[in-house]
Amino acid sequence: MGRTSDARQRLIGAICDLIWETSYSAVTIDAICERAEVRKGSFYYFFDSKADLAAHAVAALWESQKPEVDAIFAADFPPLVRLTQYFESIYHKQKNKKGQFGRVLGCPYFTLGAEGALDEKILHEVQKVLSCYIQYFASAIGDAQTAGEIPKGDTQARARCVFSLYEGTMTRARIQNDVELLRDLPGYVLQLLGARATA
Amino acid sequence: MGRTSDARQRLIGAICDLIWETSYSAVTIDAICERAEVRKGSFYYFFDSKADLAAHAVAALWESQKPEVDAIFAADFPPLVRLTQYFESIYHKQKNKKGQFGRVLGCPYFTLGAEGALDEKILHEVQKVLSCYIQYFASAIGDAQTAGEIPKGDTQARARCVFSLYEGTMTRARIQNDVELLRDLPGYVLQLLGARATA
DNA sequence: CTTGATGTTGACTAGACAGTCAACTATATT
DNA sequence: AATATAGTTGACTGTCTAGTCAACATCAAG
Repeated sequence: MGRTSDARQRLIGAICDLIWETSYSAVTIDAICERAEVRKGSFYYFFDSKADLAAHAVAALWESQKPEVDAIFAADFPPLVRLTQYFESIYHKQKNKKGQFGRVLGCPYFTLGAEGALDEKILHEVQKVLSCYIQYFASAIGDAQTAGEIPKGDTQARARCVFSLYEGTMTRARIQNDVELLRDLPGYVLQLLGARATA
Repeated sequence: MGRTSDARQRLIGAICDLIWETSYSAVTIDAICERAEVRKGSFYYFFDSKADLAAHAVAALWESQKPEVDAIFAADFPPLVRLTQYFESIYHKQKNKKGQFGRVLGCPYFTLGAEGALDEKILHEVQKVLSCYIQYFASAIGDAQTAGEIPKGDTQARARCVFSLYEGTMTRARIQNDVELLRDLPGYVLQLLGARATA
């Protein structure tokens, strides 16, 4: 009962875009409201603060992206192909985003997390998402090890290592504003895992 | 002739610390002045803006760190030992900094560069420093290839890859506030380069 | 010891910003 | 159709922030 609205979703979308384009601390509540076409009173009707909105936005963004990632990592492809496909999909998504925003944006969670002195709730949400990614990587790496496609070893440690390489490259692409840096990623990852060269 | 002062250096030191602790956009000119114990009038006597100071600060910080890095990479040690020593020195430096600041700070250049919508001068200085690091890595990797300690291949590409892994791990250490993530770095890098296990 | 160059200060303006609130509006439910 | 509920609005407060400036302080060099 009562009035309905999608202002809440618009605010979440707005802060996602704005943080991605610049950084968390560079974004003001006024700017979020302007982008979302929502008056400030409504902002405070839905959220307590910028930090509160940001924490919800991180969770919502991940919820919206999860199905895609699930599809790639749950597919009936060989494990190393899953990894390769994931990194190729990332390349294409970043290329698209560059077309939209004019800049390479990189990984929103990682870039946000790298900002110091964040609110605890935001940091917690970010860490949750990042550890999810590591688990996806670990599942593929574990399968590849079982299948004998790569040497055995500490699966979790390997996954963390691949994740660092991945995020480091993404962030470099953002800093250099050059999406082509991501093209080398599949090959590097296979090399890091000790896989033989594949097509 | 005229009055002398180290206010300029104090301002540079202050912005370095503050950006490292939080982020570029979270730092205000007032906060910089307070930390440096300099009045705002003096700030604008030396610098045009926060961006101007930040660009000078990046250059100054690198100038102060360069001798240490030179010492490690110019040493008469075998190339892979140079790399290992570098990453070990990073671990100890970050551990020290955590003692001072209470948090893992990561790589100031990379974290700063990852912030979007930066002033062009800052971005340029950051990119300059980052490419310096890649060159240090490339020199060691090239020597190791020549010495037959690792497989041959595109030296620059390998250096960029090691650099991504390095910065990804550093940033993860910052996000997780856990300096121990850096301990695995030497081993991972050797693995990435295809070196045999070393003590 | 004078002088002019270098550096310092605090008070100022104007605008940006976070956060509040009472009054208002639309609508899902009964 | 009535109404309680969910959502909206704009005007408001106080604080923070960037940037300016004229007057002042200090000192190296002649």
